[in-house]
Amino acid sequence: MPELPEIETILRGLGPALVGHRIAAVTVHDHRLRGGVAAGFAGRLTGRRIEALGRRGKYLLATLDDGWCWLMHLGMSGQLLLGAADGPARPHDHVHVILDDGRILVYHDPRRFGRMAVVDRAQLERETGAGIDPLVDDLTAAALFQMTRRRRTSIKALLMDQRRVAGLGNIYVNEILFRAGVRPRRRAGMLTRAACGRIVTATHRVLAEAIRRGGSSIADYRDGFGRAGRFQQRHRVYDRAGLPCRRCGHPIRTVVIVGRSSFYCARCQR
DNA sequence: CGCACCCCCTGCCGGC
DNA sequence: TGCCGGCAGGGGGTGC
Repeated sequence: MPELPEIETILRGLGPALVGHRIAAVTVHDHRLRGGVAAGFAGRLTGRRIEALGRRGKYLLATLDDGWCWLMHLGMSGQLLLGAADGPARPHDHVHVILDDGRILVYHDPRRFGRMAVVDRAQLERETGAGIDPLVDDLTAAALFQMTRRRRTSIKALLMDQRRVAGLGNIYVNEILFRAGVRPRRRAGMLTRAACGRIVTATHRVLAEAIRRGGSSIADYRDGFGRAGRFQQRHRVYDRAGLPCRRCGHPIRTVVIVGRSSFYCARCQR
């Protein structure tokens, strides 16, 4: 579910609400998330103060007052919801974090593809540090051009590879390539410098607009307070197979690239 | 190196 | 109506 704009929306909402607060209690109702929730997880969080909340790619990171880092990934169906008080536990509410003022942060994740761990700096770097984050780092046309040289893979697969560009997923890569006028199957290594420039510009514009609209809610994405996003209303190609292109009217085509549905306009994208 | 094909898991939708 | 297959915003591993 959540890609960079959704995680950024959650970060901007929850950051001011969480930073400075101490964690009073933690309950893990189901440890079967990706990689498993470690036995000592609750103990490492309990009593700690949240010094900062940040993001890298699709990871959320809370810096703790003992120098360790609380790492969160929402997978496909994860939600992080801050509530006033502890209500009845719903199905798939796997982790409850009670704050010093009584508010509760619930991690809800039907598919359990998310991840939750307390890690040190080295492990944090190993898990999140590889790719260029278009908001945190400087993703330039020159950097993308260099990254794509001699790569035989498609530009879509390359942009979705978190070790190269961090934070983009299936929705946003489709939308970015439409706005850049580049077909998703194009070989990365064959792209011109100008095409790389258009992709970088489109990346920054799409992400900025998506964040401004609170992310994309296709089925179940919600921000930290349970609110849906509105960027799905601005999607040009994602999930629009057969529908007319919003720019030229040509039907949107769909094709599978490295196992993921891809959508493009054969007239607007070359 | 790149990709096809597995896995993880639940929910939803369309076809029969 | 109910069942079944396919698909869904994530990542990881293996083997060719």
